[in-house]
Amino acid sequence: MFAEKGFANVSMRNLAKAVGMSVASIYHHFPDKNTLYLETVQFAFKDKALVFSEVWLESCSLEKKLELFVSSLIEILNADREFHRLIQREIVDANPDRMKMLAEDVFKEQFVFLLELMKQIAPKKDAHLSAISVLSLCKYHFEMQPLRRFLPEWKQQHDQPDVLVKHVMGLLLNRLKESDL
Amino acid sequence: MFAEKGFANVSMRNLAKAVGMSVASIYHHFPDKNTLYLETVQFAFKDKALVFSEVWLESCSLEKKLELFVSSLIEILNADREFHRLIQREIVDANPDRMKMLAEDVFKEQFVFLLELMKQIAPKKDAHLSAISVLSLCKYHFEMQPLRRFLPEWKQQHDQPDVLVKHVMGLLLNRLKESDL
DNA sequence: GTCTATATGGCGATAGAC
DNA sequence: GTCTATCGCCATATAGAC
Repeated sequence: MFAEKGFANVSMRNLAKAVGMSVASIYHHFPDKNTLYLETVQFAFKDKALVFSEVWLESCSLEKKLELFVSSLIEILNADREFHRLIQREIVDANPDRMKMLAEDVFKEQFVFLLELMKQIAPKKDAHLSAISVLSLCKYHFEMQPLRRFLPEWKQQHDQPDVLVKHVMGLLLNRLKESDL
Repeated sequence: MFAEKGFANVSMRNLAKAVGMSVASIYHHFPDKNTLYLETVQFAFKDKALVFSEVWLESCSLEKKLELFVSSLIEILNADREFHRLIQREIVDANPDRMKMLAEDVFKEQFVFLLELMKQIAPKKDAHLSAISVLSLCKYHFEMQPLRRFLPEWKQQHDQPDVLVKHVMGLLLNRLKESDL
């Protein structure tokens, strides 16, 4: 509900109705609405990191490892849109304390692995910028989906994970003018 | 105020105070809060499109034209963060009617030019996906800024428009492993 | 731990005087 | 066009019985 409507648009009454309890009962378990929200966000983030751990352990070429990362990320974003939207809302709100918590407790570990991979694949480029660019190519297509639908030449297949993976990898590994898809 | 706090977190009382009028006076000019917001968004979008018109008229190489577009976009995003945040909020909220209005009344014209350019530069790739990817590479660095600050190897210079332009163009025109920056 | 009832206050919007 | 005053509602949060 927070992912879909945003913090301000979900009332304690809405939540109480959804879980079949009274408002007062919820307040028995959480001191206030803000704490309830933060614990919700942390809970939703917890299990996502696990998926990537396998990727980094694979023994394969650097390019193949990048493709595994890209496809895992796109798969997660595609499978759990609400999770994606929750992150989006957090980033738009940009509360510094919560950003720090997110960066250090949730994303840091995976980001370090990606940084290391980018240093090996593209040693001449700035690793931080490269890593962010890889993330952007995966994430932005989903983010823009509600708007893209109304833009020219949109096709439904653009939202298929495998099509997107091929497109992103083509961009990263070839010159723009050479790669197909 | 809408860009910073979001629609729900700006009250008519806040607005009235900010413009030095009473709430009732505002209601003399706008029928309701929602209409006031929509007119605000449209007003903020109006003058941005002009910047790009010049880019498409330039007579230069395709690559140079792409670079002009990329640098213009990054310049706009960098110069007017509130504008960027307003778009972000609109996309997260994803109200279908407003998305349609945004896509068709505000972004369509520029997007068609970008599509045409991508078809010429990368005829073998899907133009829609390519265009979205170009936008993503520009926009996402700004979008992630509040989070990136707390991620490893972040440097202040990553937020400089010229550094970002070079990075994005390097990625687009070269293979990842070959390009520097 | 759960409930009903309620305190307290901000919200969008309006009435009606000037 | 602007104001003060106010309506009616819904919000977060609490009191206190069971």
